[in-house]
Amino acid sequence: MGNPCLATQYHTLQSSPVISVSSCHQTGYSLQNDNHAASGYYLPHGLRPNGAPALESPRIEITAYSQYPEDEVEESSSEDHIIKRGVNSIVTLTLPNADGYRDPSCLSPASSISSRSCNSEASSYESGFYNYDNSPQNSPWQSPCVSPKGSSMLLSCPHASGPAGSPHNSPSTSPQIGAVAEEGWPAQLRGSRPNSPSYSGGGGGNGGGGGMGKRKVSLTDENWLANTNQYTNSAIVAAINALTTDGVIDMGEGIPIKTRKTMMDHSPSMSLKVEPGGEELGLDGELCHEDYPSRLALKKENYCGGFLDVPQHPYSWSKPKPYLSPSLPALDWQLPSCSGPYNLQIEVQPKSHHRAHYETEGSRGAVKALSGGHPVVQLYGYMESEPLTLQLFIGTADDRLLRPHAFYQVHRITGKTVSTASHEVLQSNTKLLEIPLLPENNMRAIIDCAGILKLRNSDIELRKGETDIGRKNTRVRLVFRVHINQPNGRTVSLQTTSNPIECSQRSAQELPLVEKQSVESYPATGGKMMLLSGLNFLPDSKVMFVEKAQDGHHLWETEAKVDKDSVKCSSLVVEIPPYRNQRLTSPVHVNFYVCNGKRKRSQCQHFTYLPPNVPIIKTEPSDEYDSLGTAGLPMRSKHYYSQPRLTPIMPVADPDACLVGVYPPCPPRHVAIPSSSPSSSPTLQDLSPVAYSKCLPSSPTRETPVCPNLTHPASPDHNTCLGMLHSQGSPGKLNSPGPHGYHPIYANSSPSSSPVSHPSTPGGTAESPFIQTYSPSQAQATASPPSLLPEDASPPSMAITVKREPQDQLDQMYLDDVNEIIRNDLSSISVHTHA
DNA sequence: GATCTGGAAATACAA
DNA sequence: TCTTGTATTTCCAGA
Repeated sequence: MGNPCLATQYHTLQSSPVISVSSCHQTGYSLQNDNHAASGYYLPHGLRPNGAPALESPRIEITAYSQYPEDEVEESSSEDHIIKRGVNSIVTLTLPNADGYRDPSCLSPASSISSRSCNSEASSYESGFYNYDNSPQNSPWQSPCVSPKGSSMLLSCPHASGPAGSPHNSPSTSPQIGAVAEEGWPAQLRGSRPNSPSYSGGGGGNGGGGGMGKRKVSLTDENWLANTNQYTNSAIVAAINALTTDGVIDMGEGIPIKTRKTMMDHSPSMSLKVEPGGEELGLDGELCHEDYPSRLALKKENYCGGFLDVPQHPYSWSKPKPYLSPSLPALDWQLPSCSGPYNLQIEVQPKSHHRAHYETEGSRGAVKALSGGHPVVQLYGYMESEPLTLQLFIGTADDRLLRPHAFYQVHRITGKTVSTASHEVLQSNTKLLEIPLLPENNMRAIIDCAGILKLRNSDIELRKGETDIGRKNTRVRLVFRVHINQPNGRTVSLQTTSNPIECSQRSAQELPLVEKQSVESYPATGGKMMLLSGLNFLPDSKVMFVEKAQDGHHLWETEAKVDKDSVKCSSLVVEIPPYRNQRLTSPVHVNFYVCNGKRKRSQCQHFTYLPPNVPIIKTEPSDEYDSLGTAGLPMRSKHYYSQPRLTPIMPVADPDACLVGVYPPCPPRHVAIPSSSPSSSPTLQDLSPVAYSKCLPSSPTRETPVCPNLTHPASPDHNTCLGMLHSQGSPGKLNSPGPHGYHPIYANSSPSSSPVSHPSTPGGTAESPFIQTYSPSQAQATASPPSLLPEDASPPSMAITVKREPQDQLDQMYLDDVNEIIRNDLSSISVHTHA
């Protein structure tokens, strides 16, 4: 089994074999008048709408047996942009040849063995563009498990529905209808509970039966889900299972018996749960999706092992067109929240606590906002009329780079109280909730449909390759993504993350949480007052500063003085204690935490003691937090995972070396920015201190298109602009600094990074991971492109070597480098001055 | 009747 | 290896 590391996988994506599956035509959104999208959707690789060079990859073509009547085919085939699919249309499917987005050392829950069951299979093929990390071993064709639901997609003809499709097709249709109605997934997905075999995918549904009756072989729905899961089809999986080395298979003959069986009698066994106006989409991955719990594997396998039920999806509410690019960035890629005119913002942050529910429990509802409402996300700068899809998944909140959380999954909430439409899909074994972002709603979405499911630690930890530990790893973040197709064929991917959310029952009420700190670093002499903002601070809360050696043992620990009088539940003022060694020659990275008692500690926050004579690295004032500052203490978000915004005082050796953003820096928000997002994502996801040093102009205020010159360590898609811009060819120039001047990076969240999560280990703050990936010193060594880089990788300037080193060591390296640069800079200034 | 919640007992783990 | 304290899971019951 190869290294499933995302990097690798992604990297190999371009050279991965492509399976062309001839299947029934898929109208997908074509009916909705989006040729562009459609084409993109159907031309994952070799075929680019814009004629961009297709990836040169070996292909395996599968001629699928058409399930659709010719007439239907014609209807759907009207889409020129789509590869003509007659009875035997061809769809190219990229076969990811890499494993899960996490390598063995960074497996996600899904990467476990169990995840390789039907679920993962299904998920892997949910869509060619959704799953890149499917390694051969994960290949559906290696597994008998096939998602019944999925099967429909491939074999079925999507929406060849009536002319113009159903009214629901209209993107403008209120998603809410679907929202409330649709429930297919949730019901099954919920809690990853064993799905009943009897659950058939969209058989019922409003569409399935009557309205959509025209579709004899229903199967897919071009509905939203269908689109997003185009390749999720079990059918495809089945086809692949039957795949021969010949490459071309007549689906009629080649389709696994199971598949054909499915087509023949899918209805009987399908007791599709029909919901009002519901969309029974999602079913396809669902049945097999959830294999998190290994204990369920058996059941699922049994189920999956059966013939494929082909759900007859009813037509569903119109959904925004899903992102159609075949090369979406992996979930553990760090993406910017803003690029060019676009800015993805979390307008209303979720509450810091949300008790996740177990599979054995009922839902505990949707994540709520502090105000009592729900989180709100909005995309600014998007002026097109095309709806977009907002993706949401549960990410980590530890001190490492953001990545899908192994122990938590987003859970779709439905019900009368839910006003936002959504559906679940799997990407890289991580469940994503897709929510429409509609122009009519000002590209704003109220996230009232997202709950959080807790997977049992044992189920995840026992999985082969899983290295994360679940114990005390109970904090998560909501991660939102949106992919915007550009006229030039590229795609801009934005991502924003919420504040951390504590998901455990107990700690939610007892553990202190530090969200912000007013001081990042200070001379070893200490004495300065630092304001901490967060939750659950008590009058008797203690603030402990600790320094640990690389091996983890304590080198120093001291209790800081807390101003008892000023302690509030949400804020606390503490005096920075003097460091043990006043003769520092280089910055020392320490941590501190708030303690409400034994075992009731906040996660560690980072703090840096500076040598007496070294200028303090100025912490860029956070406009967002200034208002929070009290007593003249400017606050800045400093979650253990956040990235300190260092004023880029480091010289930029070669700004040009950095990819230049396609867009100028994010313009100031042209829309009023809700003040309710004190720690809106941008701040939280600035994970690239080095990016600054390498790409940022020397002036923090300079709005020069800068792009994260960080290429995904092993990104195969260098030329897709490191994940943010999925260009079909040219190396993209990337993005711009965020509103605050910092730059997001597209660094791999290091699937191979520390294998074990350190929820409570301060370890490397946000910067750590970054440094780990691109430390200044390493950047210099970039001269020699890492072997991980694709051959067709971008220009030398982009070839940034990614060398992984011990976290602490890197932290220090980074600090040392910064320090040195500062010194040099100062001496230089000094010289000039005197001169 | 299905959900959502808050509590807490039963277990599993770790120090 | 036993004890004790925590953390995790599973159950219950009320709204």
